[in-house]
Amino acid sequence: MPELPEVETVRRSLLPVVLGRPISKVEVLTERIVQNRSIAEFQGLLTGASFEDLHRRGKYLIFSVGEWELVAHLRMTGRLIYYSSSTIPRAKHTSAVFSFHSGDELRFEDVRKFGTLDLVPKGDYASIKGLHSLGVEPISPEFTAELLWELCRGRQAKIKALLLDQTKIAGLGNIYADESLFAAGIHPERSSASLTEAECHRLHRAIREVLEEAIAHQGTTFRDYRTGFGQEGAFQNRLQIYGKKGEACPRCGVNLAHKKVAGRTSHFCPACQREQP
DNA sequence: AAAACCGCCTGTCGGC
DNA sequence: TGCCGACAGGCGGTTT
Repeated sequence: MPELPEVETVRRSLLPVVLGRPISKVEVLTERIVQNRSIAEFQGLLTGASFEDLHRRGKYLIFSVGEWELVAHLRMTGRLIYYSSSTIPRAKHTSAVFSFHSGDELRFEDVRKFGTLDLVPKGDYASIKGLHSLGVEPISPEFTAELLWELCRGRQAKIKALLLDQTKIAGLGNIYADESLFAAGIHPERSSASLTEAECHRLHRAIREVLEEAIAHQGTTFRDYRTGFGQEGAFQNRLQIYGKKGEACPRCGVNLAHKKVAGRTSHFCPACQREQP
């Protein structure tokens, strides 16, 4: 599923092909994708305009369009893919299509239709609760080991739940939360408050290293995720534990375990990640 | 305040 | 073979 590395990969792949191109037509095939605005208004404000820049915040993609911003979230199965020609057949679950004058297109495809598009005045995220309340960017200088320590202090929530809480740290999902906890040797059910300062330092470093390496390999394609060019990522080949229940731990050889933690299937090594340290 | 649960959707998979 | 429930997991909303 698209988490920070996947969304960042989509951003980087789309940057060279969608900026500064006048939009000739906006089609919305799945109406529920457009939030807080009528389809007609959405189309009217974007038609004739151009995307001037493309940013990412957490798992959100933010296209600059004049005095407006188009905010996209892929949720579970969304894809934003650039097609060099409108004659390329559309995928079955195409939700929206932005056509450029030159005949190429940016398409939002989404099997499960959870993805969203918001058009808001630049910087006005009050209507997008998730974006408005987003926590620190984990690959920014503001995310320090000390900040992670502060986030954990006094919180009884399981560390896995805290890592998935977008209002604390922006962009981690199930895959990278599990991979980071494994890299740091921390059990997902440990209470956040029980982490030592040294463990927070290890976890901080693990989060940054896992995310950076995943970005370097264009993200993880399990099923649905594709880059902005429709290609699969490669980080699935470098995952240490995610989706590997019953296989041997790459570090110690013990069979990997899995169980529901904070409502999500969680993978961990019962030997390398002790519940009681 | 925080955690647990549900709804939103569709495709896939395992069991019978 | 086909049917059926469980499951996948991000997020908003509601309940506990």
